[in-house]
Amino acid sequence: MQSAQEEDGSTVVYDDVLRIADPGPPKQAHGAEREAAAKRISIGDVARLADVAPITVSRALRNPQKVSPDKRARIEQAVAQTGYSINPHASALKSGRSNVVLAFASNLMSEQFASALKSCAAVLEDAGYLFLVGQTSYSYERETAALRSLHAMKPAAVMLTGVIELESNRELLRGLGIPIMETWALPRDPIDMLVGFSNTEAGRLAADILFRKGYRKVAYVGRRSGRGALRLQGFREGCQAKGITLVCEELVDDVTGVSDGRRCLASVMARPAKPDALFCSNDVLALGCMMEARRLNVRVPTDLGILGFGQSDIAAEIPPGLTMIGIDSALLGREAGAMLIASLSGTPPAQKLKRLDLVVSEGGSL
Amino acid sequence: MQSAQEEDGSTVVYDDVLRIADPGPPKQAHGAEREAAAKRISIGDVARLADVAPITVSRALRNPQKVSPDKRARIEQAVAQTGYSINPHASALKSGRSNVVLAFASNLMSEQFASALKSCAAVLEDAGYLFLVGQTSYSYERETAALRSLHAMKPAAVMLTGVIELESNRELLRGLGIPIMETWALPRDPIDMLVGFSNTEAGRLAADILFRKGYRKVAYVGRRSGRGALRLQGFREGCQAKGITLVCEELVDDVTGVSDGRRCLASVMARPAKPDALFCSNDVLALGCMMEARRLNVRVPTDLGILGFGQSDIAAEIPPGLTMIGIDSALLGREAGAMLIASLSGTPPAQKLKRLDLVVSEGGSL
DNA sequence: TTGTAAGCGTTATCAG
DNA sequence: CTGATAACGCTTACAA
Repeated sequence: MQSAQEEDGSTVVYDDVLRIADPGPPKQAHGAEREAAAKRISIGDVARLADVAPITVSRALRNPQKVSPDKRARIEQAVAQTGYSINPHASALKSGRSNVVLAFASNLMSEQFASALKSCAAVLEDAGYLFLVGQTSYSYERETAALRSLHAMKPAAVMLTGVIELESNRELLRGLGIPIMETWALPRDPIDMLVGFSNTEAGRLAADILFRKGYRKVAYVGRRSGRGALRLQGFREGCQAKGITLVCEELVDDVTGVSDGRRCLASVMARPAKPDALFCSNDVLALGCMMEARRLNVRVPTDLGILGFGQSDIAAEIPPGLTMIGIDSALLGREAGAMLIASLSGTPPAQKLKRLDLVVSEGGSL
Repeated sequence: MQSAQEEDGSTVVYDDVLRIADPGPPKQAHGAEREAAAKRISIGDVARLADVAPITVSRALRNPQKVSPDKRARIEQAVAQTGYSINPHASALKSGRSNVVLAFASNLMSEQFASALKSCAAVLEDAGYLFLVGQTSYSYERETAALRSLHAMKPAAVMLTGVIELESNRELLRGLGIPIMETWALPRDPIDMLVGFSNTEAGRLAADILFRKGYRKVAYVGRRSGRGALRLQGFREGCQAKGITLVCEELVDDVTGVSDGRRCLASVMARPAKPDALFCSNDVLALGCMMEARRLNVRVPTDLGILGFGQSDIAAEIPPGLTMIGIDSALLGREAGAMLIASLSGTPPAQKLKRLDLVVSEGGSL
């Protein structure tokens, strides 16, 4: 850490950042200095150094057992010496393949999506793929733009956080001729592969749980569109089936934070017909509802039961602990990764569709 | 929504997913059908259709004003008709450039990182770049692997969530000859550009705030390494400067959830010398501490003041509301994006270093 | 097992 | 403003 008195009298403070002077990759050849750094090393350079043909280097790198041990050793040494790495553009241009798996998420700020992407990345990276994530921001426009660039990029495979709704984009993805993974829902006709669960089922299950706990006048809080709409649909069906009254549906366009949930509960409780329980199809909203309930002196679960959807460990730990329906998002990511790898290896998975079970985590909010 | 009775008696339930049958991009030519879908359209095909040379198509796409209006119109029509999009691999191979900006985050599950990446992405995508995110998972090994693939990929620029510590990786990035953005700290010698803040300063400020509030026996809770270590260092300095006793340092290797924070507080309170206040250098840990305090019947702030670091809106809203030191991570992302764009446009920004102010958000926890 | 030749689709260069 | 030509670095196809 260091402070420096500037000429103008202001004090600029710098962090001392940890620096690790490791040996690193062997230096480029000898006195080449800056020259060498500027010039890219190509497969030809490595080949020359190892005294073999470029194609042999290519083979040694991609299929070591197809090259004799001595040449392989020479090549490996030359690679290490030069710090050579394959040019993926040239490689992709010629072969029409790449080792990049592209993922698209509607929203990186969702804990659940991030968790699924993380575990999926781990699986694919272990198999030698580069896993990169783009955002679509819950916008069809952005989604289309993202998928178009993808179309040109020819990744090895595509992982989607969600399912594609625009028919034109589905067509676009289908046309790529590469493995496509959709997730988080259960459409009858996925583009290619799917690891998902039924959102309507989740809604029905919610009604079921509330009924069994004795609630008869319930409210719904959630997103208006997408999976929120599916959960609501299932919830309506479930309420009807059980003879529960759905006293109100509080819908939002977008969830930006717990304050959205606060607003929802405030609005619900301001109505004449108050519910005895709430199903929040989103854990951030549920958290906001729990906080607002406390502020309004609405006791949970005595005055109002709250059931959430998701896996938020925070919601689970905040007294009285949110009861949630959800899925194991890390499992979703792992399963999706495994299916993608199978598909990429040329041995398509036996099942192109994997349905995840809903899990209920009991808290004290019901 | 649909249920189907399977032969084995199990019931499979499918979501009906919203499907939008939009017009989409104009269909490929005429009867070409599947053939056309399989064969990629290249710049030559478009050129033939527009009756110009391929290079003219290239120009029309990259620099429309350099092509006469009539030819440009013909080309645009041909592009629309064929649904042509440039092959980025061929383009990158030839030109050594690409429109991909690669970001690397140590952890996608951090709300703050996600927020910064989101706003940075928005800025760069508006400028026509494709913003993709990879993960390094707080591991030097993964970081090195990620950066190596990056080296080969020749992105237009690199955005890093954090600063690079390994000297060999710094060297690697420097050698790329493209704009590099580091963030979240304030090293004296960034690789290229930097939008950050002083973590040691944050630690000193924490000591300052606790002192002013009257606390004299404090504890530290945070990550052992990286920025956590810097904040601790500053905190130690600040405590010494103010004459505050730092009764204990509770360090963790990794933060996976609020339960880590619970454990920390439990451990702190089990010691003989109890603190009257806590500085948590991470908001998830702070949240865990607040929850555990309640469980232990430690009143906040009466028995124990808690000061956090971050921006968590949840922590701010949970009674009594966490007081936090932090930065505006969306601003960080925007500033980084703007500097990258300036640099990419060939007009390097006047300032290659932008220091963000620390902001204190007052809650009731002190 | 190894090598030769050719070309993937684009753009830099230079000429018209 | 437009075009011919060559080349980017790699891998497929084929030959030895």
